[in-house]
Amino acid sequence: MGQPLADDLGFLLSRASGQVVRVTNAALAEHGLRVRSYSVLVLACEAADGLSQRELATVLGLDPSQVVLLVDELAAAGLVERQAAEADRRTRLVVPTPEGRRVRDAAGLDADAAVEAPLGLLGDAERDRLRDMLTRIWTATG
Amino acid sequence: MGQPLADDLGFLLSRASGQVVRVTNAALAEHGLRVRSYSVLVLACEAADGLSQRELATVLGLDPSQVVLLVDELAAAGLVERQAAEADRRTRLVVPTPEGRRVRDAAGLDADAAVEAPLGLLGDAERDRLRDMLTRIWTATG
DNA sequence: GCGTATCGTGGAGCTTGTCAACGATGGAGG
DNA sequence: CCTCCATCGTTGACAAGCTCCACGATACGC
Repeated sequence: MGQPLADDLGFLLSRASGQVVRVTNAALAEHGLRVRSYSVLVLACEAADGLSQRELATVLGLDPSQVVLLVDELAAAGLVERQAAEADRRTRLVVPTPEGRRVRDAAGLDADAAVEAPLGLLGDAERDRLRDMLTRIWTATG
Repeated sequence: MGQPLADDLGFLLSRASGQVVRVTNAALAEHGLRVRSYSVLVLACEAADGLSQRELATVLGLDPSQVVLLVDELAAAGLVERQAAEADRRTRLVVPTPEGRRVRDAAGLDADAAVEAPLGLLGDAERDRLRDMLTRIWTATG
């Protein structure tokens, strides 16, 4: 960070991230979701056989205790359920309800539309490169 | 956000940003700073004639009330001072002390080194492109 | 002058991040 | 089989961050 702040990647990253999170939260509000809970819901819908909360935590980069609260919230809204895993009775698999899948799809459309405001100036090829770089940033530190 | 979460730019952005902020905060801790206060200090050092807190807020993408607390913190540590602006007595210019400049330089070195962990896999050209894209994301929504 | 807008500041309330514990379960080694 | 240790989910506590609203002081347009 020795250079002008406008050139600092860490600063630019968190500022842009905050911007995108803000507009996405606004778009998800009408579905009763926020980015955090939406991410959990999406991951649960992706995995055919459910995901343990530990896996959710590592993929999302969150503390496991946060995942507990998010799953509580989604479960209270009837969007996901906790199922006992057969192999390991410590883990509880998070699986979406049919309603959860519906909400996920509807919310996804609104979120996609909203995110075009900040990302509109980026072309498809640029988005691919951005995705690639952000993924590598994440995997670099594990 | 209609696709797999691993392809969602908003999600990737906030996850990568969180990662970078985490390691940077750890590096800045020994200087008594965090990314937020460090950003304010850097901006104050850049502007030759000082910056109003309102300007700081808009550049940083923060609420003005947050800037108050950050400047309070930096002023208590003797790193910046609030100076009355001659033209407009409502505004208070934030200017760094000599000590503030020293700390800024020292902290900058550590922050630069720390951020290499998550950003190490990115080449110089990639970083330029990343900077450009993140800046455009910010300016798109103003 | 007078109304309106802007700057800094303070406060309330909520969300996030971090960390340390705890019971329950699983697994490895003697 | 039994003991020791790791892991999973959960809870609680606390700090940090964000958002919104309101206020006094100052500036500016009319």
